[in-house]
Amino acid sequence: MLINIDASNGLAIYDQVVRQIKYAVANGTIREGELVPSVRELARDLTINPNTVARAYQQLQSANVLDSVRGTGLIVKKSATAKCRKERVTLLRQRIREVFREAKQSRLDFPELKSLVDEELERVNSTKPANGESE
Amino acid sequence: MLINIDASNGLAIYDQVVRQIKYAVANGTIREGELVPSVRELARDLTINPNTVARAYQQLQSANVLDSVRGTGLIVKKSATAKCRKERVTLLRQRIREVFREAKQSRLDFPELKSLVDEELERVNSTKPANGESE
Amino acid sequence: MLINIDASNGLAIYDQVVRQIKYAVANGTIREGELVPSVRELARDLTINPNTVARAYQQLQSANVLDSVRGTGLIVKKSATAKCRKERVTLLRQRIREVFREAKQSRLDFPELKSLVDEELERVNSTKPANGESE
Amino acid sequence: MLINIDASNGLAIYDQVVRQIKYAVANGTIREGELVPSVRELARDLTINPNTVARAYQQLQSANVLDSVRGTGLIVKKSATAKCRKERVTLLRQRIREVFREAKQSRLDFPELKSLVDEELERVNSTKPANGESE
DNA sequence: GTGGTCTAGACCACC
DNA sequence: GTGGTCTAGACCACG
Repeated sequence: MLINIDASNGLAIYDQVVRQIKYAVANGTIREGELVPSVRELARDLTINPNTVARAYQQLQSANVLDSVRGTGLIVKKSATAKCRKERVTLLRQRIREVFREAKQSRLDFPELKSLVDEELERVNSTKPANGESE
Repeated sequence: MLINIDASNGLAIYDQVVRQIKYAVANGTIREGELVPSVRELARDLTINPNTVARAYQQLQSANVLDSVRGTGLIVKKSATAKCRKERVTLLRQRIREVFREAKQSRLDFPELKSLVDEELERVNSTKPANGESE
Repeated sequence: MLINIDASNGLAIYDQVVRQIKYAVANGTIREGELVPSVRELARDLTINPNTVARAYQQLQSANVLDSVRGTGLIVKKSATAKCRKERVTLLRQRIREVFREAKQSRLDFPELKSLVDEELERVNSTKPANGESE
Repeated sequence: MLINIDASNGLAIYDQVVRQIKYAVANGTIREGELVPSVRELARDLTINPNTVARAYQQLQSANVLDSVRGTGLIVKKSATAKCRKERVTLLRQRIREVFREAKQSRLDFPELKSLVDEELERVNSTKPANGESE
């Protein structure tokens, strides 16, 4: 499955769907012109309400990622891949910058921040390969 | 005052106040035994609702950072500095971990993530105002 | 063929087909007794779903514009030209009235509306290709 | 009341709300910085479901017309008035152009179109409410 | 089958 | 009180 919902992380479900679809488009898991799963199908798979999926899909339409084809479904728009790829980097950069700003404001000294970051970077790197898609 | 509220970043205002007070205690900007600004004063300075400040202060009291002194106001508890200093690292680590989790989920490859992080780390280091030993 | 489908303007495709067939009958592009293109052919030409064409043709039959001839196809009924010509004005008047109602509701002042209309009227007049006698 | 809902005109209710709020902002009926009616209040007044109003308001937020102030309500953003005013003209122009394109395609001859338009323009002008445009 | 809209009712965080 | 989210269930138009 392309999407994992974490109901308890504070992020709205529809927003998790939006982001993960964008990520899937960014890294080519879903290609331009392809149909995304239907509202009802995705809702069933994630065991969430169809309205929630519909809401996510609507946001993706107004973000120019998806396009609705009447009676057929929703397809990934041309040029969405590049768009999502850029956006992914921008988004992450923003969030990283935000956290670093907060660290700076807390006056954590730079070496300590750096070691903290490196530690966590190492951590995420080591767990990364494990989480392939073997299912 | 050392608090910056960003009303538009999705984080609860009271939570931003809580975190930033903790940081201020951690780095000695507010010392143990000192009075924090009154609810009304802080609310006026930040142009936020006094109830929001009150709520933040309540949380800080139940977190053993502040103590109410009858007829006087709220002071920073003894031992709060050490406590907050420890917590500061924990809080920042959490936020860093969150961001990295998101990066991993987006399948950005590790080298790209690393360069992104290093870039921003460099950036925050160079713009740091009063740097060096923060304590 | 004289039909242009705009899949992205919110109007139902079958309805665009219906209206444009009526217009074609009204201005004599298709004459009484003539065969209209087959469902499959029109669907192929417009690259839309055959069901959609079929639906449009059904509506045109119940509107007494088309008549089915067994084993042959659909032909324009006798008296359909006059009928469609009348209806053409009615249909256009309706749409014009709708737009003006919207303008009024938006409280655009009348002079501004008038100049907008005149401007666009000028525009359509100058770009009109084969004008004059519509038959 | 600033908004009239016509349940039977084919347009989605939330969309009617969106447009009419934009119009109200465009002509200064609601000023920048002012609160719009609360979701529940407007829903009660229009006797529609609060979710429908909420949906309209969300669209207005992503269109940079409204801004949410936590626990307070939704206010009209700075610069929204100019934005809405421009958009109003653009929108109407588009719709007028569309109708004229359709008239042209139907091969209605220009004089007939012009008289149709003038007739309806006269009509809308004479029924224009209170403040008219006798100026 | 598809998406789009609407209602109803519920819970949450925040002011 | 405010907006924000989610569920559930319904109806529509379209292919």
